[in-house]
Amino acid sequence: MIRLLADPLRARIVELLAEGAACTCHLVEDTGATQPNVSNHLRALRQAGVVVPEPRGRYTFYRLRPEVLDGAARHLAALAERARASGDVRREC
Amino acid sequence: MIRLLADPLRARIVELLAEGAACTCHLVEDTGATQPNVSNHLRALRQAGVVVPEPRGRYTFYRLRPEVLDGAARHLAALAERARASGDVRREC
DNA sequence: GGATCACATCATGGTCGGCTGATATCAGCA
DNA sequence: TGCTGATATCAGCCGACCATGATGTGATCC
Repeated sequence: MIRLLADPLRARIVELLAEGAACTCHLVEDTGATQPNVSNHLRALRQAGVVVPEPRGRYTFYRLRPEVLDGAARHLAALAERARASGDVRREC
Repeated sequence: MIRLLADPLRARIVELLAEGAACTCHLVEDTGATQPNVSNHLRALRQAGVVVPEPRGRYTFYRLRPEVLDGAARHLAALAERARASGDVRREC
């Protein structure tokens, strides 16, 4: 999941989808990237379960799955929590 | 920040540091990676402000900065929140 | 049914980034 | 001061991944 957000274009797509479902043409227009490029990234996000496609006629709308984002967010928060808890621990050599 | 966690070895290093400060030799031993490799990743994390070095004699201990992790976690949580809020929005073509 | 549009897929090329080996630096110790 | 060990830095290689162009597929409209 985090690896997917590492790519700038993919991160941009996720941000756009956070404002609501959108079809590929929207994302192509908003990002300025080429259509196959966007489509490839959407495939990666789809295979990872980050987005779900909703075919509507000849348009395909994509919707973000908040649970996945929440999972990643909780993971990072847990890491921060553990780091705080072990604030003054220092392993010996 | 998220881009840094995209690398498996760097993610492992961050996880290890979440359990407490450790010197480079610890990280080298625990990850099984070579010393220059670990050192390079530590530099990247240091330049991004994710970790802070604490020189102790000839050892250099590294400590995680939880605020940075929390910032990333909050960013993802906010994204998930926005996605939930705009649950049934669908942009028109 | 043919044309067109939205989208997906594939193959290719170019580039960025991680890994390695060698070397430099610095602290502690005999 | 000379040596050893811990760490940092650098140059180069190589693999993975993103972007592009061409093409395929399915749906809509005439």
